[in-house]
This record gives sequence, C-alpha cells and structure tokens, in this order.
Amino acid sequence: MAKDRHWNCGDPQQHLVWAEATTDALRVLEGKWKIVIICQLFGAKEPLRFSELERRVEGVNQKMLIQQLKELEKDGIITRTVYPQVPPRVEYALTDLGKALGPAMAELIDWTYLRRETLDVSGSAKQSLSATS
Amino acid sequence: MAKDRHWNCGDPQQHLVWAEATTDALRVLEGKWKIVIICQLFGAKEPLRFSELERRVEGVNQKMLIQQLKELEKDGIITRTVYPQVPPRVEYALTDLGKALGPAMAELIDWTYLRRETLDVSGSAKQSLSATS
DNA sequence: CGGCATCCGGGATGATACTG
DNA sequence: CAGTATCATCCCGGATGCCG
Repeated sequence: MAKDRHWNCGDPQQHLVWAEATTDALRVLEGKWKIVIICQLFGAKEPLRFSELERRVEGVNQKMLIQQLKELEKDGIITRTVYPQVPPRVEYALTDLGKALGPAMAELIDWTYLRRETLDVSGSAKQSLSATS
Repeated sequence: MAKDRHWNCGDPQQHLVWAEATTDALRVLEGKWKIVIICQLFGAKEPLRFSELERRVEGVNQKMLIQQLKELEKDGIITRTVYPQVPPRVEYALTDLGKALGPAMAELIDWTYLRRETLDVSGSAKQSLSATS
C-alpha cells in the first residue's frame, strides 16, 4: 500500500511538500462536526435522513448541521437527495471520495477505543461499551 | 484487527454507542490545527522545535499554535520539553497515545493523495508533488 | 411536521506588536 | 527563539420564523 511512502523517505524536503498538500486537503475536514458526520454516515452503511443525523451527531444543532452538510456536499464528500413528498425527506450519503475516508475513520475509531482503555484503567466507562443490549 | 468490529455488527444500537464514544474522543482532536500538527510531528519522526512547527504548519500563527499545542499536551497527545539555554529551545514530541494515532494519520494522508488524484485529472498540481528536488 | 434561513451574542480564531 | 498581550474578525450556537 501507499501507506508507508510518505514518512519513510528520508528526504525532509519531501515532507514539507506533502505537508502542504495534506494541510490543504485536511481543510476539507475542517469544521467542528464534519468528522463525526462522516463517521456516522459510514457507520450507518446507508443514506441517513437529516433528522437521523441530527439525532446521531450528538450535541449539534440544526444550523451547524446544515452548514457542515452543505460544505461537505460542496467538497464532494457527500450527496444530498431530496424526495419531493410530504412530509419532506432529505437523505445524505457518502460519495466515492467520502467512502474512501472509511479506512481513516476506522483507524480513528480504533484510536478512540485505545484511548478509552488507556484512560480508565479502572474500566468504569468501558463497561458501558460492552453492555449494549 | 479491530478495524472491522465497528460497523460490521448489524446492531444499530451498537452504532449509537460507539458513536458517542467516538464523538467524545474526537473532541480531543477538535481545533483547527491539531490534526495537521499531529501529522507533522508524525511525519518528522522526531521531536520538533516550536519554530519548526510554525514553519511546517502552514498558515498558523503563534498564538493559535501555542494554544493548540497546550491543549494537545493537556490531553496527553504530545509532550513539551524545555531545554534551559539561550536562545531558548522547546521541543514537542508525540506521546504513546499520540503515536497510536499514526495509522489514522497515515490513512488520512493517503486520502489526501487520493483526493488530489481525483480532483486534477489533468495532473497539474500532481506534478509539484513529484518534482521535489 | 421536517428541513432550512435569518438575526444576534459569545467564544474561538487571526494579525500585530511586544517581552524574557 | 519562544512565547505573551491586545484588539479585530469570524465561526459557533440558540432562538425564532418561513415554507413545502
């Protein structure tokens, strides 16, 4: 994989080059809720309605959700589909470019679990993760 | 790997559970420059001085860099080492928890390359990546 | 009723000058 | 070199209203 082509080359100049490229591309994910939104869409494995997203992205408000969704759509990460009916129904789904973020999101989620395990050695919060049913 | 344990379980309730955990942990990475900073520290494979970071994290200003570094330090992602000498020398390095973000950062960087390839089919910007020397 | 826009206050961010 | 201080600006969040 290309995974190890970046920082395994000794050329420090190369680092600065992809640094710029990375900074530029990461700007697409800039915004308080975007990564969480993408994680949710990826986890759902199917398009989500606006109201679903609003419920799953904990703590977000309508305005911010709309704004971040718009930017994600503009940047080609998600698609927005309107079904002309009453009550209105709008679904959001990942594009191919968005789906390509899957491995990164998976690794991020793995890290969040590792972090949990690191933090509570007492295992207090970890139990709420296994006790789902 | 644990990579596929998250969204491959059909239980939608489980999704909401790790959603909350993820949201919580991702809050540590919240902040306009943190992911870029971590990417830089990871790419450098060695501690970086403040001025180095300032140069590599393109577009950041001193105040923001200091602030985000402080928060990253408080959250156990990086360490801050002061060498008592003149001129002052402060180095920032990833902790174990910070290094554990490596795979995720690598995937993110891979994605930034994929995104580039997707965007400029004409290959205009891609050339600046190979022409480093 | 669900999705979206507008107005306004507060906190995060940015630009610049200054200090040890 | 590595920060701090100050002030301007922008993003975020809540409330409210519109529209199918």
